[in-house]
Amino acid sequence: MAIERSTYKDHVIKHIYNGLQENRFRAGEKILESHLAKDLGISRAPIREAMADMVSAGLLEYRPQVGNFVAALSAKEIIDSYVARGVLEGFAISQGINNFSNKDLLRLEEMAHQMEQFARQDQRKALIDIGQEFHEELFRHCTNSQVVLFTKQLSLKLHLLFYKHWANVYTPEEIRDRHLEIIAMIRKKDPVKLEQLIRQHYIDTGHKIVEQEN
Amino acid sequence: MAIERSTYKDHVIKHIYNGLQENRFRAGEKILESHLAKDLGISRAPIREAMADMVSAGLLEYRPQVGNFVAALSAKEIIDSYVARGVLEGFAISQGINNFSNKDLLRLEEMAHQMEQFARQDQRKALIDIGQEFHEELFRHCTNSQVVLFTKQLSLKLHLLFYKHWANVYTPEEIRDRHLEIIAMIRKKDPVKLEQLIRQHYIDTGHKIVEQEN
DNA sequence: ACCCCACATAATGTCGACATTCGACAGTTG
DNA sequence: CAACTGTCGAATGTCGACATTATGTGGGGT
Repeated sequence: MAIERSTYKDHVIKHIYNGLQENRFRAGEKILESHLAKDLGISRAPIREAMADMVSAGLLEYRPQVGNFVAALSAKEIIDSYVARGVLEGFAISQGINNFSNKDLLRLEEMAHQMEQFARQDQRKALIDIGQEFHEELFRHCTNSQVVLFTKQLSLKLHLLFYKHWANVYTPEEIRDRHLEIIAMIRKKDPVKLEQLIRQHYIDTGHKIVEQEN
Repeated sequence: MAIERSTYKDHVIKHIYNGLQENRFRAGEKILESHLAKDLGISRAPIREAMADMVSAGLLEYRPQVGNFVAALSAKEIIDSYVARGVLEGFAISQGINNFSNKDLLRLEEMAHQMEQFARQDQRKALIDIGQEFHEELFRHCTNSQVVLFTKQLSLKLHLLFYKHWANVYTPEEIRDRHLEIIAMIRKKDPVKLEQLIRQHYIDTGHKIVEQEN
């Protein structure tokens, strides 16, 4: 199976990421450069670059002179990642708390209700997509490039876990209420409590995910 | 000039990092793979890997099909980075606020006074070293691997700026007092105010650095 | 039976060369 | 004179092969 055009590295990254999502690469497993090279019909050079990228994104782990392995997150690492995300996202959103118009908030509320519907109908992809959209909307007013960067990194990593376990983490009603709670707190214009709330939200989610992993 | 042994990538990274610190590579400048390869007497492969690493660390910027450039941080990006560091470090230290023994704190206070002395005597390297030690000590009780990782990334990047401007940022007394202030707040066991204080500390520093850059 | 060591295998690390693409300059045209 | 276009040099992207190192295996010794 060959690849079409432009820089190969991005294609390789996508290929591996899809593999992770579809569980074709299992946690802890070693990924051979030569296998990917043969599968994709290209040389090892772009594959090495792609894997190096994914190592820095935390999706793979690298042992010198040995190779790359699918990152096997321990329970603590999963929780740590969710906590870190809560810290960053809590700050980001609280900082822009006054930039949300009533129209923005109404739209967010509508999205929360849509998420409930999708969850109820087991439409995983639609739910994940609108969930991402929701968070992007919350982040829209964060202009701190560094915070945005870190958060995106974490998103990429945690997305895989959430994609796998979402159905067993929250009920449709909980999904709706948890998001509505955040919106309500934005309305109250209390940045400190909002930050706490968002942190707690991610702490809870992290623990729930860990329960599912075991 | 040749390199000695073990995986070349790390040597190359160190070489570039030193070059940045000594200002042999100036901001915005393009770094040619072939030049480094010739200078270090090795092939381009390990150099490409090293540069890719430094891109993900934020020290270099990469434009596909064009090359790698020394990251030219805008004023806003500098401030953003300091703010982000304040957020992370504020959280990390506050979380471990109860793990500091009185002995720890006395040691930290001593370090603050040493920093004042070194600053007064223009001993840049000694000051920077003990400053790093101070922060590592504060971080010692943070077990969140993800937060630690992000903070290290930021450290690496901001270190270069601080190394360049430290002398014009704070007076020796200010350096001492700012650090003592943090220790005093740890003593008060007020995590919320401690977090605020640390954030403010980095916000101030960021602004001072930006003033120096222009 | 267990441990140690040497060897074979296979993967990563590195290399030099080729293919492709970007950026600059010169020449042309309106 | 300005703007566009074609050409050329140089740097990056990719390749296949070789060098080096980790891992597993089997034989020999205790």
